[in-house]
Amino acid sequence: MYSLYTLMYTTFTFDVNSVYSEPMNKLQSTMATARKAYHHGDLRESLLEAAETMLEEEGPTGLSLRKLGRELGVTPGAPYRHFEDKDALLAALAIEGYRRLRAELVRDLGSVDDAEQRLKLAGTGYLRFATSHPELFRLMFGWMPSRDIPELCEAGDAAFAAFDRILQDCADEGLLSRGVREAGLLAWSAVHGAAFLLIDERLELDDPKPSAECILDLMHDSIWSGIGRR
Amino acid sequence: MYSLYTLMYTTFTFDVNSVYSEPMNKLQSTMATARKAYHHGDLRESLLEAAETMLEEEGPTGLSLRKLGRELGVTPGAPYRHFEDKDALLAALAIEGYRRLRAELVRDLGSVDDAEQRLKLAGTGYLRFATSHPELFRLMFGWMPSRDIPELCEAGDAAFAAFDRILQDCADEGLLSRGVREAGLLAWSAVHGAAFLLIDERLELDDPKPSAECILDLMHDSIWSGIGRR
DNA sequence: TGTACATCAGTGAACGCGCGTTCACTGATGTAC
DNA sequence: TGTACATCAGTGAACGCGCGTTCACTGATGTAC
Repeated sequence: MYSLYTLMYTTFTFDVNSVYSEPMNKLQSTMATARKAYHHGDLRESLLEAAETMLEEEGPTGLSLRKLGRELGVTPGAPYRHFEDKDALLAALAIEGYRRLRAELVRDLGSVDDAEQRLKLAGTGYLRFATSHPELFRLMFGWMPSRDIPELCEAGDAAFAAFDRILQDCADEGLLSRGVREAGLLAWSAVHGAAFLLIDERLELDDPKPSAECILDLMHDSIWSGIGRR
Repeated sequence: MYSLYTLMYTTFTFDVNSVYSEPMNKLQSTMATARKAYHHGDLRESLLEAAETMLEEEGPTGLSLRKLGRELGVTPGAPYRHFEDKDALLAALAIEGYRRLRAELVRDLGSVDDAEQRLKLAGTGYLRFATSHPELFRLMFGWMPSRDIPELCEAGDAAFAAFDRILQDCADEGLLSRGVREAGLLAWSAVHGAAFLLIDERLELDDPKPSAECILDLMHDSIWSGIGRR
């Protein structure tokens, strides 16, 4: 009997940071306090990861700090060592989101010289981000509870700056038929709007879930006719 | 003393359907049961109105059935006479939203023959709706919990149909340089995206809160260059 | 015009729930000597 | 290399809250005769 418990305990120990279920945990804390890791390791990062998964899977309403704690095998108070409150965690999520949005925007730009192409690739990256993390995208643009956090604003501005930069390049090369601001308004609105329509499944195209590339193949010509000199 | 109570009661009676506060209500139900209207009159409509106000003022998280009941001077169970559950009320809100969005879209179209102008006016109506009911707009496009309600889909489709119709007019008059679908993708995305950026205050224009007309003055030329034959 | 009765739209009390957050505590970790 | 101690990151128990929802009930309304 004892060896069975030992076996169980051993298994559970390896599981403790991934999936956590009520009875297992009780077993752990009563039987094997000595061996269970008291410190989580990198709870902050794990919380953010788990939060993103939870957000994507259950939507904004399904995200709770207690549930995150449970999932990571940690008590309800633990997250408060890393985030002041729930809003702070959401903000951290959004900040990380903006960083990744920016990364996605510029991902394929390195090897391309043609500014028009760069604009198209940036748009594709934007849509790629939105479609692969729809709920995070909605959090960032929309219902983020407290938006006046400096770090959050900076991260957002950085992402938009990357977009602006490309348009400015177009302007510098004399490719635009309008001012940067007017061109930016159209280009950004179009891509942003398409992103939302796409994740809301409101676009009635042949393919019900078209890829980012596919959408930009459909849109770029129109956009460029709207703002480019061709 | 008695006359004071009477005076208070009289005042409160007239307030019962607007603002409701705990102690007042207790006074009512103990003192003046005879005179208080047992039936509300049109609770369903009042709930929807109050819900919309609450949504706009406190955001999606701030909306609760109990709070609505309190506000309307009605017990927590009362709303369930009119809506199966909270989601049903939200759906009703969104449905009504789509109707009004459609109305806003076509508002100024009657007197205008020029199809290009009609498109611009419809876009303006779209933005006007979004900016005057930002949270409702977000509910409709985004975090609506249960979206597979037939009536909801119909209302949505009807609004989009109005938009499509105008584009089809443009096509029929030979004004478009592209297929209706491609043109629609750009036009709708651009307007939709601008609406979101606008209510998120992400547009860096001279005026921090520009009017719908102002935005479309800035955008329409680009859009039309993108899809129109000019 | 008056009455009986079915239906409707409320009441009020209760249920259970999960949540965010706090706090005194304790085990683990890292650092100075 | 070993020890003392400050700091850190957890525990676990508790708090209060407001919420969605249910249910037996009752007062008001409208309708058939």
